[in-house]
Amino acid sequence: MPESYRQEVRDLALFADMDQGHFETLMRGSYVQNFPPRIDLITEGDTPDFLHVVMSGSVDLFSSWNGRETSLATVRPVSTFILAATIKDAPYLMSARTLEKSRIILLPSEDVRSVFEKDGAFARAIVTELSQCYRAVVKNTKDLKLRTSLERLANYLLRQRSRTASDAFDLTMEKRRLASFLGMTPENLSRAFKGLEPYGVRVHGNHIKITDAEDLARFAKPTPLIDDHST
Amino acid sequence: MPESYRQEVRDLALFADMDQGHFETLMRGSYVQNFPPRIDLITEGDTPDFLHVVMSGSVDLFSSWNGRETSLATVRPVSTFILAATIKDAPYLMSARTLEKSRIILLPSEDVRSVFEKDGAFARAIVTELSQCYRAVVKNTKDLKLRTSLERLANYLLRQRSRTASDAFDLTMEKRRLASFLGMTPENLSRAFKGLEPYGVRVHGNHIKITDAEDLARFAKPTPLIDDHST
DNA sequence: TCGACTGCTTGACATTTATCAAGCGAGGGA
DNA sequence: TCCCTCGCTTGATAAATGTCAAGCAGTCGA
Repeated sequence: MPESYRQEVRDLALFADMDQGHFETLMRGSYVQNFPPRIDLITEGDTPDFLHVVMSGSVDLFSSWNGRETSLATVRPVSTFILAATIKDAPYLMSARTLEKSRIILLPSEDVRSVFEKDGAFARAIVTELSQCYRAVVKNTKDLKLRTSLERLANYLLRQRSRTASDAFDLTMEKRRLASFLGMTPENLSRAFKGLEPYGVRVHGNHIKITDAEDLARFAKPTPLIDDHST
Repeated sequence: MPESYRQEVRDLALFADMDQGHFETLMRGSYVQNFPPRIDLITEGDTPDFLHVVMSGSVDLFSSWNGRETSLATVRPVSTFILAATIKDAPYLMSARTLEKSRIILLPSEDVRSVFEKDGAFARAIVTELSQCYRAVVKNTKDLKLRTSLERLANYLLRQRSRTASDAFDLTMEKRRLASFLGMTPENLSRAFKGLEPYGVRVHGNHIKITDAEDLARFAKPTPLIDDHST
C-alpha cells in the first residue's frame, strides 16, 4: 500500500479518528487494485470478502431479479461501499461494476470487523456513515413512491444544477443508466426530457441547459426531505 | 420509568451491552407515554427531540409530498424508530403515527447522542441496528424497482406465510395501508388479489388462504436478497 | 332494528409507463 | 472518407397503474 493512498484513506471520515495501531492493522492486510471499465467487482448474494474504497474512477451499484436489472447508486471517490454487508457479514444486496478505469482499495472484511469490535471511534464513524447511507436510501424510496418519472427527472436535474452551481452542465452518466437509476426505461427518459422542455430544460446530447430554474422548480417542487443529499 | 419497562428496554439488543452508568443516564431523562390510535407522534422535517421505543401497539412510518402520502414501514414492539435522525441530529425524513393504542418510551435525543459519544458498546449496537435498517430499505427499493405490483403482493403474501408458518393467516394491517406500503392504490390492490386467485390465493376480508404455495412461488420468484427480512 | 359510517370492491375510463420496431446520428476504426 | 457500431430517439401499440364514481358489506351506536 503506497504511502500516498494510506494518507488519503486515513483522511476519510470513516478512518480519521480511529486508533493508529488499529489503522495499521487494517492497512497491513489491504491492497490497491486497478480495474478497467465495465468490470464486475462484486455480485449480489456473495459473502463480503473485502470492504471497498473507491480512490478514483466510479462504480455502479446495481441489482438484478428475474431478468430485469436496475441501477441503485453510483459510488464516486473517495468513499466506501458495501459497508453494511461487511459489518454484518451478510450477503451483498447489490452487485458492483466499474463504470470507468478505477483504482480501488480492498480491506479484508475480517480485519474490518475485528477492528470494529475493539475500536469505539471506528464504530462511531461507521454509525455516521451508515446513517448517511440509510437516509439517502429512504429519500430515494420517497422519490420513487411519491413522484412520477417526470417529477423525478425534474428534481434530479435541479439537484445537478445545485451540485454544479450552474444552469448548464453535463450529465454525469449515460442516459440509459440515468433512466435505470430514476426507475424508468431509456425511451421514457427521452420522452421525459421532451416533457420538461416547456419548463425551460434544453438537452443536446448529454449537455443540459436550464433556462428557467424557477419555472422548473414550480413543477418539480423539490424538498430537502427528499432532494437534499447532504443531510 | 417503571422497573418492568426499564428491564425490557435493557434487554433490547440496542441497549443490552452498554455501560450500566450510561444506561442509567438514559433512563433518568426518559419517560413512558400512552397514546390512543391514530395519533401523530412525529412530523417529517421536525428536529428529533426523542428516540422512540415502541413497547406495545404499533406505529406507522409514512411520508407526504405534494398532497400524496405513502406508508414506508410499520414499527412493532419491541423496537426503536428514527434512530438515524436522532444520532445525526438531522430532520426526520418520515412522519409517525400510532396505528392502535400504543405505549412508547421517549429517550431525549441529546442524552442518546452524548452516551453514543462515550460508549463504544452502544455505538457498536447502533451499527448493528442501522445496518439492519439500511439493508431493509435497500431490499424494499429493489422490490419497488424490479417488480410489478402483482409480484410485490405475491411476495408479500409469501413472506407473511413464512412469518406465520401457516398457509392461512390474517393481514396485519388495513388493506389501504398495505396498498400504500406496496406502492399502489387500494383499487389496484383489490384487483391484484383477484389477479393472484389463479395462483392459489383466496381472500375473505382480511383473511388469506394460500392453497398452492409452490404455484404462487413459481409466479412470485422470491429471493432472500429481497424477501428475507432477517438478514 | 335501523341507519350511518367506513373501508372495500367494481366498472369505466384516463394516464402513465413499457415494449417493440425502426430510424437517426455522432464517434471510431479500416 | 466511409461505414459500422452503438446509444439515443421516435412512433405505434400494449400493458400497468391510477382516477373517479358508484355500490356493497360489515360495524357501531342510537
